Amino acid sequence: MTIKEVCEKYDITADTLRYYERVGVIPAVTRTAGGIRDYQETDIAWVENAICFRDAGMPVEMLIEYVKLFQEGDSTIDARANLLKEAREAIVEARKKYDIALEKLDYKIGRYEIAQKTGVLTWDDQEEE
Amino acid sequence: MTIKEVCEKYDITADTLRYYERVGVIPAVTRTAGGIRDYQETDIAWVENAICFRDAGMPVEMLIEYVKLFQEGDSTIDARANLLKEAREAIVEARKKYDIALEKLDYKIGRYEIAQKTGVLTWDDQEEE
DNA sequence: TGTTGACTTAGAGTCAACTCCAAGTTGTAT
DNA sequence: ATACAACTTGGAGTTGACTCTAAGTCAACA
Repeated sequence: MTIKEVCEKYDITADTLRYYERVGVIPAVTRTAGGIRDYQETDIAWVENAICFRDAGMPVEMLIEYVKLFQEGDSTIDARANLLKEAREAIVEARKKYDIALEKLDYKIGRYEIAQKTGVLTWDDQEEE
Repeated sequence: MTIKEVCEKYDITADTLRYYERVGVIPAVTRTAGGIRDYQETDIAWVENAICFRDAGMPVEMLIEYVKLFQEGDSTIDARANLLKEAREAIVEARKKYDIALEKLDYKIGRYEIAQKTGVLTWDDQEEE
């Protein structure tokens, strides 16, 4: 699979794919004899994981560390498991904050909808607006 | 409430609080006669909302727009409601990605835990590792 | 075989969101 | 009254994550 096909498949730029490889967010991608990237199943799986974890706010630095440990072999299994658990906790925490914001937003949106129907904005005493 | 107290209450730096005010993420804060910030209930409510929405990934730009509309008065109620609905959708979408990442992480962590018990890392055919 | 378009690299540039700095002011404790 | 910490401002600097540029190489087609 060419870099262009991978871009289209995951809606990501070629620059980002090359950047991920360059800094080590994914391991070195398979190349043709001419040196052009030719993504194999394995390469694509790494790309998919990278995008998935980045979308969940996992820092590039952490993904690099994971790939580094992975390449060091089985002796790093504990370290990798710990890293993933740490990442998991961060995501769970972030998700909680998303939920709190959603509650707040829903409350405010509800208020605005009442205002739009009645023409009057009413706020209770715990609101700034 | 002094800036320091607000910092401690919300675990945020004074620089960030001043930055939020400067760019308009929150409206101008109440000052003492000497010009020192003295956060009132209303100011604190704005700070709390700003932190909450930023924590959910809402861009600073969007918060600035909301404050701007708010200050323009009741004629912007529709615009504000639309802005909040847009923000809501973005957060819902981001949350979905967090859930997908969590599933993937749980699967991987599970594999590592088996590996730690048995000493053997086993991956199925859909895994890169 | 030439040309056109997609690919390559190293390195510089951009953007959002802070974060720090310098120089000056305020307010509290001796 | 005098330190001295904590505050103020405007503006510069940093960080993380891309994103772009220049100069060159590869590959498919006329």
